[in-house]
Amino acid sequence: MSLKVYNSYTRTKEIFEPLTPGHVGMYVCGPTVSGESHLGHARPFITFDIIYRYLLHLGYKVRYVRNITDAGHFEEEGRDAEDKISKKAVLERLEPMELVQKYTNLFHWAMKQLNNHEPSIEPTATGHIVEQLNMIQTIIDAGYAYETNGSVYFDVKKYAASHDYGKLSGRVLDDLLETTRELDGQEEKRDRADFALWKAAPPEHIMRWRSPWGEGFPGWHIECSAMATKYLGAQFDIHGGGMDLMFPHHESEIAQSTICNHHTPAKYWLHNNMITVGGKKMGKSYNNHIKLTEMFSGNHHLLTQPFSPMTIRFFILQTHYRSTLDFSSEALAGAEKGLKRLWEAYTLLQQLPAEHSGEAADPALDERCKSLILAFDEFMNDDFSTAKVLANMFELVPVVNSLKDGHIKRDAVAADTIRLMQQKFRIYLEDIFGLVQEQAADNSKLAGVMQLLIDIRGEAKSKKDFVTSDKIRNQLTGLGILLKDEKDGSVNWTLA
RNA sequence: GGUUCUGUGGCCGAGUGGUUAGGCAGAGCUCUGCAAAAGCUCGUACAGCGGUUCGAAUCCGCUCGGAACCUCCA
Repeated sequence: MSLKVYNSYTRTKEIFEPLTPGHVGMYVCGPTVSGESHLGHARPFITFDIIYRYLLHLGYKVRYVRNITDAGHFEEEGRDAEDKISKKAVLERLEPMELVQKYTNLFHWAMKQLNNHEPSIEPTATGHIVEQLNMIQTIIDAGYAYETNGSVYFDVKKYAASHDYGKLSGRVLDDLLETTRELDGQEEKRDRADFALWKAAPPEHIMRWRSPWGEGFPGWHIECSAMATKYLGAQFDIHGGGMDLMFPHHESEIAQSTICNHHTPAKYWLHNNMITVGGKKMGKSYNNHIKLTEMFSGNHHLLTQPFSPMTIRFFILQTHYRSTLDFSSEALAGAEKGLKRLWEAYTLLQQLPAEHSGEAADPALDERCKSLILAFDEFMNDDFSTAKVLANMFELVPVVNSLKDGHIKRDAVAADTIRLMQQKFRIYLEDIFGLVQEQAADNSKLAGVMQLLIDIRGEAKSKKDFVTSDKIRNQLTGLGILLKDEKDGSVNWTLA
């Protein structure tokens, strides 16, 4: 059973075979740190975190590179060349690098909240200006770029004569050349489809570097090509990012890297789909985005309550990464409850004794459990179908709960099967899906206080003093602590 | 306009041509001092119209709706 991934480049599912056996190089387009991350940004980083974790689980040695775009991009073709970062820096009266630092820190904080692993290397665009300049020079020397007024453009038409420009995104070059839109700065280009490798900086532009063509700043696409080449080589295994980056960003990356390195850069291109709101893509420019800090605090008009990082992570895992995922407060609330139920069953499962004699008293049930569990790997190997793994887990929840409370006899399922479930649930929920117990700040003092209250309530109940016992339970409920009277007479509590 | 994708029960969402997706919400029952939780049972959905097929949510065509990209965008 081997891993299959959907390769956007060939539009088919392919068996994953790394270029170097045992090793995987993966590049994922990271954030532009000119503002705060929103829910939409969480999707690719969680998606590729799961992919990273799964590759590690399969035993690969993975180098995961995710860049920080801190140089700011000019607005493509057309409008005034403007650097988003420097523009905002003026508004906020901050140094560009101060702004970049602020949002980089916030991004890292959010990633940690969401329990994403850190990438192996997190290179910044500003830290790789030299590499970008070298790459641009190589492209010029190869005859695929030209300089005009201090800016350098990639010659798409020339490239397309011998290469398949548009293959990744399904673009037809003739259509691109025929775009009728009126665009500023177009006159510097030989063709409309050409894209900038280097832009001359206007005087007011704060971020600027010296180059053989004058002072300026790098084009939109070159940083990823330069940094991917530097850290992963001329050819690497996986390039990931949001679907909205396929064109022109990834298409241009392919063209640049191909000219420099004589290879298409990545063997497999993986793209996650968008998060939508009422069917429309969530995005900064659509005015429908919810920042991650707002998600966590609940402080947004589209939210009826706060949602924890794990709820968001779980919500994203419940759908396939190549499908759109429609956001609503209601859908998130559903995910929150589902996660709670799953996690409680998982906790109970880990406490189930698996010591009885071995043979399953209910072979049909035992078999069902095993096949549900064994399908986990099959689903993940089929282009990372996290939603299906979760569905199977939910099918096992009633079994676990029933084993716990005696609806199903303990020996109905073989001890080996219990151990298999315990092991697989742990590996999948914690190692691969990266879910963690929230509010783990279960400190021992609170536990002691709770035990005291539970004892007092137990005494009241034994005297049929239900006024007192209900007062304790109701007031705790008001504080967000739920008491549960178990079948065996014990009392458990959970934080709501 | 071009390219691509998509339309599943109250909501979110899996779906490889024939067998239960799953979650949330809702209803009933069991358990319980009462709750909560849990367990059991239930809705019987696939935009519309044709076609292929013994059989289609799943393949094909058309119609209608939605989206993404074509501009910064995860």
